[in-house]
Amino acid sequence: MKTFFIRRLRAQTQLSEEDLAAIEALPMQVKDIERRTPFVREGDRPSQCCLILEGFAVRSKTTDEGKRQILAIHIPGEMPDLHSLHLKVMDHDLSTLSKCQVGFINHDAIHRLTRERPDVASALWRETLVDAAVFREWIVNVGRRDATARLAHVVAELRERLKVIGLLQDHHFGLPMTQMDLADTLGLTPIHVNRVLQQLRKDGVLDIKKETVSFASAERLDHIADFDELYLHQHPMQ
Amino acid sequence: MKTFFIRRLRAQTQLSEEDLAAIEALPMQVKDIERRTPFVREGDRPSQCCLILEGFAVRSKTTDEGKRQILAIHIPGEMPDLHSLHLKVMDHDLSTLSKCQVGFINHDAIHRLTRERPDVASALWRETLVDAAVFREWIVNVGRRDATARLAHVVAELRERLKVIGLLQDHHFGLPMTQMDLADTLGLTPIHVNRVLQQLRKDGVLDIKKETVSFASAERLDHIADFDELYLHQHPMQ
DNA sequence: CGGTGGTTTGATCAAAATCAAGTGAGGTGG
DNA sequence: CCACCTCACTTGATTTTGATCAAACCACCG
Repeated sequence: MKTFFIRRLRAQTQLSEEDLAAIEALPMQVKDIERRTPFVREGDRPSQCCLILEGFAVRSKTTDEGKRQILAIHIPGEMPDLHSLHLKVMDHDLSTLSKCQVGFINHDAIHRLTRERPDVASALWRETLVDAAVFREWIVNVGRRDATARLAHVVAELRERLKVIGLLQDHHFGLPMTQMDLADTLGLTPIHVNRVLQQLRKDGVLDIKKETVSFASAERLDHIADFDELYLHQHPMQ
Repeated sequence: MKTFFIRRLRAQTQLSEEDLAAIEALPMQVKDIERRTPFVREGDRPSQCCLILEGFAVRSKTTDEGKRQILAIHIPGEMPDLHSLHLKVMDHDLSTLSKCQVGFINHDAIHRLTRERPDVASALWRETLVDAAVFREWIVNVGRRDATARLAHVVAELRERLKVIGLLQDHHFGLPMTQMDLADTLGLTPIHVNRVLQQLRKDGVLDIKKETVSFASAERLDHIADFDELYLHQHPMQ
């Protein structure tokens, strides 16, 4: 059930088998959620955290003028609102991209577990810190990179993150985002995303069609993107 | 010594007096650092966390092409690299804006304290989560707001954060940033910041000169900035 | 077969970047 | 005490990137 999550924890922490078992044992309520459905909203005060078991989700905010900004793209095995454990009010929305299977775990249960098992507490804390590291990189992305690099950068990031959970095929991966969604994550208009995408396609760098992203060379992509995976903190043992 | 930090914790958590005392008792090495001096760098593996006792600091990243992006502005009472407790390698730089007094606390000491006092652990975890919430808002800021709103937004944010630690005068506060620094936090060029600033000045919204920011009306500022303090999570009891 | 959601194209416009050159205040040294 | 240096800010002219507006196009689906 929590396979992807455990897979990520195994790769990125040194949790003992007992700790992992205790996490496995956390009571969880599983729900299927339709594609493109908001399921936690700004202003909410959740009493549970969710774990994405299957599918993709995004966190987003919308400005006064109705402009949406996607803040994070979440893949299976991630807990997009883990922060709600300690921040009572949601300051943004959480919605599915594709049809998702989502597990809900009560705050109480997690709090109990973290009090009993400090290593689990550290591992979860760490999860939220990696989240923050990704936010930081995204600030750089929208603040200081041009449209082409921006697009290449999110693709490179997703590639590395999907690799850890085994959802990366050789030179492509599935991504249920429209050009409109991409625009909202990159701080661009969909029209411009379309044009940049065409250029990247023409240059043989990357292609996005039918919800799959493919790229010829990871190195080439990284170079265009100014991508350095350090900020993902996926290889903590080094 | 840790006055500002304790002041923020008192305002934002329900830590017991013993917990607060235990934090006060943490051994800390105090250093004075000159203005505009980097003191933690990308790639470093810190063995201590720092606490800003006096002065202002920023976190930043620099792209391949040498463009700098400021990720956060830190004020007295904040711990800019608290995340290094669980993320071993720094993924960005930390440097002073003004002359600073900085306290350094060993990771070991903090780890010991958090194991003994789960409420302290939660409070520190929470600190890093608020940090992340600010990053999220900054993504929106650079991604979806025009130059004027962007500038107004950071000013509004700093106003609210400085209020908590008592460094906000009625309608102005000190901020040791140049227009170049502002440009690097807003994802703009200094020239453009200058022009936007002139307009805001002319409109009587806000003025920045000689390292002090003044504004006529907080409401007016917030409106221009599309600012809603919710994301700062400064009033957790509501 | 028409509707719908997503993508593409073209034309025009605006925001912000770039290039280049001042100004002006504060600090230093002759 | 004044010349000069430096750093920050300012101004103007021009260009670029990406936004906006408007209209096809296209594939999938009921």
